[in-house]
This record gives sequence, structure tokens and C-alpha cells, in this order.
Amino acid sequence: MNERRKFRREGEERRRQDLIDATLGSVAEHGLEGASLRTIALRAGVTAGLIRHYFPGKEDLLQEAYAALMGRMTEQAKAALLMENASPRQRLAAFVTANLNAPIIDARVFSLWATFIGRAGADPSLARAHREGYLGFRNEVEAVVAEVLAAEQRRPDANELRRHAIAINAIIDGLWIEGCLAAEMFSPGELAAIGVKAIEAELGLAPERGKDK
Amino acid sequence: MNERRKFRREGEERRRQDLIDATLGSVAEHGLEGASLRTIALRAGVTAGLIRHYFPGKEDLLQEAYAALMGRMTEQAKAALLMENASPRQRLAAFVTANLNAPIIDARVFSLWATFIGRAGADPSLARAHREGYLGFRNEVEAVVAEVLAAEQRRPDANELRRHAIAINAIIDGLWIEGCLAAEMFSPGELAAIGVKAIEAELGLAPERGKDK
DNA sequence: GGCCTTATTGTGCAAGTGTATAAATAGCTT
DNA sequence: AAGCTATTTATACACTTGCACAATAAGGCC
Repeated sequence: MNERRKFRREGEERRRQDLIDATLGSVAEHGLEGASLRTIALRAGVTAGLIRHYFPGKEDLLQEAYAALMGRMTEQAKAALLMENASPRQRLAAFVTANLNAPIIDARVFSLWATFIGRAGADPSLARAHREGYLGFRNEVEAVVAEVLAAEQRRPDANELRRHAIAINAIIDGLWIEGCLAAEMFSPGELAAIGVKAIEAELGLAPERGKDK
Repeated sequence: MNERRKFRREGEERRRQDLIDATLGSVAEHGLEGASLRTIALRAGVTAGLIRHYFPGKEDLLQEAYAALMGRMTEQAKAALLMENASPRQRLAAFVTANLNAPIIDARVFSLWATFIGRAGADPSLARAHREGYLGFRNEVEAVVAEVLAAEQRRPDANELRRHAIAINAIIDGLWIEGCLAAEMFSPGELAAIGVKAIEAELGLAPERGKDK
């Protein structure tokens, strides 16, 4: 009468990925507290015991899940900077726009980010993971800003550059949060437009004229 | 041999406040997952059973704790706006400065904010609490911005005002996060200086000259 | 000072937790 | 087709959790 459940063997990479995705899904829906091994396993279509076969403990699973989340976020964010043959200013605008639209503006991703980063104060390994991600991001910003200003024949010193990068980073982060928490309060593209304008004001760039030449 | 624990009766308001503080402390240190009724009670110097006497359930306690946190944050933030006989521009600068220094820049407060808001996506009552707090804050900003621009003889329309408020709010939020997460990366007052400058650029205000007249 | 209210403690309980480990079977190798 | 191995299931265990409730004593009231 008691039939043992049928199952399929999956490749190791695939299973690990599925478990990590299931973990992120659980955390996004019910928070860290609601993400039990059984919940996660159920979501991954697997029994709880299997998790122990791929991860030494729950802590490790959570940590890998957070790393995966950060990786995806920064990867998507930086992708917008790779445009070839575009002016620095256009690339900066594209970067900002990419960061202030889907899929980066996303309630689920924000929920995950907030949940994990709330523990950064207590968990040093999470704090370090964040610090690295943040500095990498800011350095990217600083590099583009340097190019933009150079194209305008301006020679900012290191300190000025740093302050611009901090401010621009803040603008993007702040608008990102507003967008994630209350997407329906903004019309499509509105946040990106506000962001680009604010950043150009910060850099003292003349307002864009219609395409000439 | 088994002596029952001695205790003191406290006023109702006092006990509720203590329990709420203990809750915030627990959540800040160990996250929502680590904030059990027993942990909270221990921190408040009380037995777990007592919590049920003041709060119908854990959910209610958490909700009241979040409301208390938000209340304190916005209260402190708005206090800076109450300066009498100061120019609008000075009041705006004071507001920004107040928001980008201790006690509002604080790792513990940030941890709490992030932990709770991470659940806003799943918990509608938390989401609403946030929405109200955010809109109240932004309206304050919008009001000051209107005064500042009026003092400069400028007549922005409602939409322009709204966009300025959104951008300024983002700048403050973004710098707040940076400061909370990595306070040691910034010299004292640096974030506030960056914030004031960025906001004045956003509003198109001429850089401040030394006091004349 | 004795009494009465109720704030507070202590204990119990069912459900759920992470971890450990034994038993089974899927799918490759030969 | 049989056998092996390691992926997967299933069960057990000690512990914690939120909640319920009976027992107790603190402190104001007469």
C-alpha cells in the first residue's frame, strides 16, 4: 500500500541550481523565517533529505543563494555598459535606464535583496559579499563618469570623481527602491527619465538638445 | 527548593514599550527568524507567557514594532524641518544633513528597516505602513522644494515639483543606505555635503557663495 | 492589615525545525 | 540482463517554536 515515491536523477549542476532557485523563491515569498528545508524541497519537487546531499547545511545553501542573487543582479546591471561605438554620455544614460527598468526594477528581487542585506549587520560574510558588489558597481560608475567628463574637456581630480560616483550611485539606488516598492506610482520610463536628468544635473552637463548634425 | 521568580509589576504602557524595544533589538541582532517569543521575553527581562497578555499574537507584536520603528525614523527626520526664521534653502540643507548623519545613519536601524521591508512584498499590512510613511516623507520634501523655488522666483508646475521630490528623495535614500552599510568609508559630514550639493544641482540652484549682506 | 484584581510566572502541548542515517531505486557500466 | 553506485526517499531524533492555561504573588483599595 505504501508506495515509495518515484523520482528521476538529475545532473548535479542542475539539481544545485534548482535548489538555489527554490530557496530564493521561498525567501521571496515567506521571508527567511518561512524558508524551511521542507518548504524549499517541496518547491524544488524533491524531498528535504536531498538538500543535505548537496549542501553541508542550511547556512551554506542560503549563502550560495545570496551569492547567486548578487551575481545575477550585477551581471545584468553591468551588461548595459558594454555598448560599443556609443558616446560616453549615451552609455551612461543607457546604464541608468537599464537599471531603472525591468528586470532590475522588480519587487521580488528587491524583497530578496532587502531580506538578505538586513542580515549583513550580523553576518560578516554577507556584509563582505555586499561590500564587494557595491564597490565593483561604484567603480564602474566612476569609470563611465570619468569618460563622460573627459569628453566634455573637463579634468576632475580624484576626489571630485569619487563624490560624483557616490552621488550617482545613490540616485540609482534610491530610484531603484522607489520603483521596486511602488511601481504603479510611476509611469513607464518615468524613473529612468528622472534618473538621467538628475545625474546630468549632478555632473553639470548641459540639457540634451534634439539630435543635431 | 524551586523558588518562583520574583517580579515587579510595571505600568501597561511601559511594559508594551519594553516589549517592543526588545523585539526590535532581537530582530536587529538575529533577524526575524531569530526573534522568538522566548528570546524577546528574555531580552525584556520577562517570561514568554507575558507577551500573550499584551499582544494577541506574535504577528501583532511584530507589526507594532515596525510601526514604532517607522514612527521614530520619520519623526526624527521631520524634526529638522521645523527650524523657524531660516531661509527655505537653509531648511532644506538642514533637512538633508539631519538625514545623513547619526542617529538616522545607523547600521542597526538600517538592518531593521531592511528586514521588515523585505516582507512588505508578501505582507500587505506592512506594505501599506511603508507606503504611508514614504508618501508623507515625500510630501514634506515637495513642500520644502516648493518654498525653495518660490524664494528663487521660480514657478514650477506640479509635475516638475513632483519629479524634483522623487529625485531628491532618491538621493537621500541612496546616500542613507551607503552610509548605513559602510559608514567607515566616508569621512564625517561627507555624505551630507555630497547630498546637499547633489540636491542643489538637481534644483538648479547656484552654488552657495560665502555669506554676503 | 487583609482582600481582590490582574500582571506575571511556569508548565504543557502539538506542530515544525535542522540534522543524521538507513533503506531503496534509477540509470550507467559491463 | 545483472550488478554497482550514488542519487534520492523515508524515517527518526532532539530541539525549538507559538500558543493555551492554571498557579501565583504584587500592589492598590477599603
